[in-house]
Amino acid sequence: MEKISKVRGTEDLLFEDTRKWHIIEKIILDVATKYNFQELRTPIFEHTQLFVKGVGETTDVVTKEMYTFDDKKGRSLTLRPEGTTGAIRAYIEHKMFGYDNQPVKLYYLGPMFRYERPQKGRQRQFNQFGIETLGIKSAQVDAEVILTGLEVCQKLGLKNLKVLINTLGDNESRENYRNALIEYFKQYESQLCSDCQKRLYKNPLRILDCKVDHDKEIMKKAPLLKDYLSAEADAYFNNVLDILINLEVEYEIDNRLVRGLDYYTDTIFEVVSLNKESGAQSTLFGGGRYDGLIASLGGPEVSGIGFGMGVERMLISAEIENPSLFDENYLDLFVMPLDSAVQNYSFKILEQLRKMDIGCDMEYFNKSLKAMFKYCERNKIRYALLVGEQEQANNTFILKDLVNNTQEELSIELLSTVKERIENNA
RNA sequence: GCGGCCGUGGUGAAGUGGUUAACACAACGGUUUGUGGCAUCGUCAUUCGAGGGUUCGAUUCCCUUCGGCCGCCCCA
Repeated sequence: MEKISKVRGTEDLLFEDTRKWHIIEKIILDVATKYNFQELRTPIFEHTQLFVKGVGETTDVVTKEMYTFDDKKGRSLTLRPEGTTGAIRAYIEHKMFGYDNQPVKLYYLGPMFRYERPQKGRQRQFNQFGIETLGIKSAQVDAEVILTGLEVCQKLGLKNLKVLINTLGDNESRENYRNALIEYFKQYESQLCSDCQKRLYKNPLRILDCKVDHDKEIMKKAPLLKDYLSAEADAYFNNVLDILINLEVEYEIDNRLVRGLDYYTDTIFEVVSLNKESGAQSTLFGGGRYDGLIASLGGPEVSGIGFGMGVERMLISAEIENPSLFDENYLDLFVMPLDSAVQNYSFKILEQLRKMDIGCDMEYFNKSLKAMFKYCERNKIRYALLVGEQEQANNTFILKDLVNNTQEELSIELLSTVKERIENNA
C-alpha cells in the first residue's frame, strides 16, 4: 500500500512538541489577559471575497498564497491566511462597536494557511497569535499593542531582537505619497527590477523595500514619505515615539518599512529576531494601524490597530535563547511493581494517588528494577513507590526519594504521607 | 514560483556496483533471583525517503516523485 504522509509544509506535533506549545501558549494567554485582551475565535475559513477586500487584491498573499476552494454549492471559500480580517468581520457582524466597553480589545490564537515554499520558520499551516484594539485611534494604544508583543518576548526570555517602526501617515498622506512615487518611478521604469515594474501602479510603496533595487541611485533620490505627511499624522507618530522613549523601549525608525498588506496606515512596526540560527524568516511579529479597513468591510468609520505573531518563530527563538524554559517536570512519582503478582495491588495504589492529585504512573511491562530506576532518572521523577509480595501481604509500600536516596516503608493507610513528602520538596 | 544542498535504525552519523550496512548514543537483557545513576558482557536496519530504469546484481549509476534545509521571493 502506498504510504500517505502529511501534506507539505504541515507538521505533526508530538509529545515533546506539544509540551513546549502548552508552555508558550500559557505565557501568551497570560500576557494577553493581563493587558485586558479577550479571546475571539473565528472560523478557519471565510468567504474568499473577505480576504480579497480586506488584505488587498494586489497583495502577494491574495494573488498567490491562498488556499481557495469551492464548496458543494459553488461558494468560493478560503482558509484564512491571517487573522485580522476575520476578526474585523466578526467585529462588524456582532456590532461590537456598540458594546459598552470601548475600545474592543481582542486576541486570537490559531492556525493560518499560506501556500508558500516551506523553509525554517515558514510553513503552509502555521500558528499566529494576534491582538487587535478596535474603535479608537490613540498613540497610547499604539504603544500598548507593541508593548504587549514585547512582553510576550520578554516572558519567553527573548532578548536578541530589534523593534522597527515607521509611519505611513493617514489615508490622505498615504494617497498623496503614493501618487508622488508613481510619478517619480515612472520616469525610471526601465531601471526597476521586473517585480518592481509590476508593483509600480499596483503597490508602489513596496518598491521602497525591494531588495533587488535597494542600492540603486534612483532609490536614494525617491520622494520621502515624511515630506508628504500631514502635520497631524506627523505629530501623531512623534507622540507614539515619545511614549516609547519614555518607557525606554529601544526602537529603530525604518523609513523603508512598508508591510505587505494593503490595509495599514499610520504606525506600522515589525519586531525581528537577530538570531542567526533562526533562519531567514526573522520576523517574530508585525502589524500596524488600519484606518480604512473597518469601514471598507462595511463597518463604521473607526480605526484599529493590531499585530500578528508567528508562534512557531517565537518557539524557535525561545529554544535558542532560553532552552531551560522547557525543562518541566510533569511526573512526581513512579510506581514499581517488583513482581507480576502485585500488579493489581500496585494499580490500586496508583489510582488512589491520582485521586490525591499526584501526577504519577506505573510500570506495566514487568521490567527489571534497573530499568525502572533508569526510567525515573531519564524522566526526572523524584519519587519511586516500590511494591513487592511482602508489601502486599503486609498492606504496606516503600516510598523512595531518589534524590536523597532515602526510603521508608509505610502502611497503606498512610498514603497521604506521600503527598506531604512531595509537597515538602516541591 | 525560481536557484542550490541533502534524504541510511529511536537518535547522531560512516560506507561500497556484489549476501556481514561500520561506529556512537539511546533502548532491552545478564553480571547483581527485591533497589538506580559507575563498570562489564550481550541483543537490537532482510534494509539504506518512494516509484521506475540500466545491470547477472544497486543502498551505491540514471530518471521521476515526495520531503527537509539554505538563498531569492514573501511574511508571521
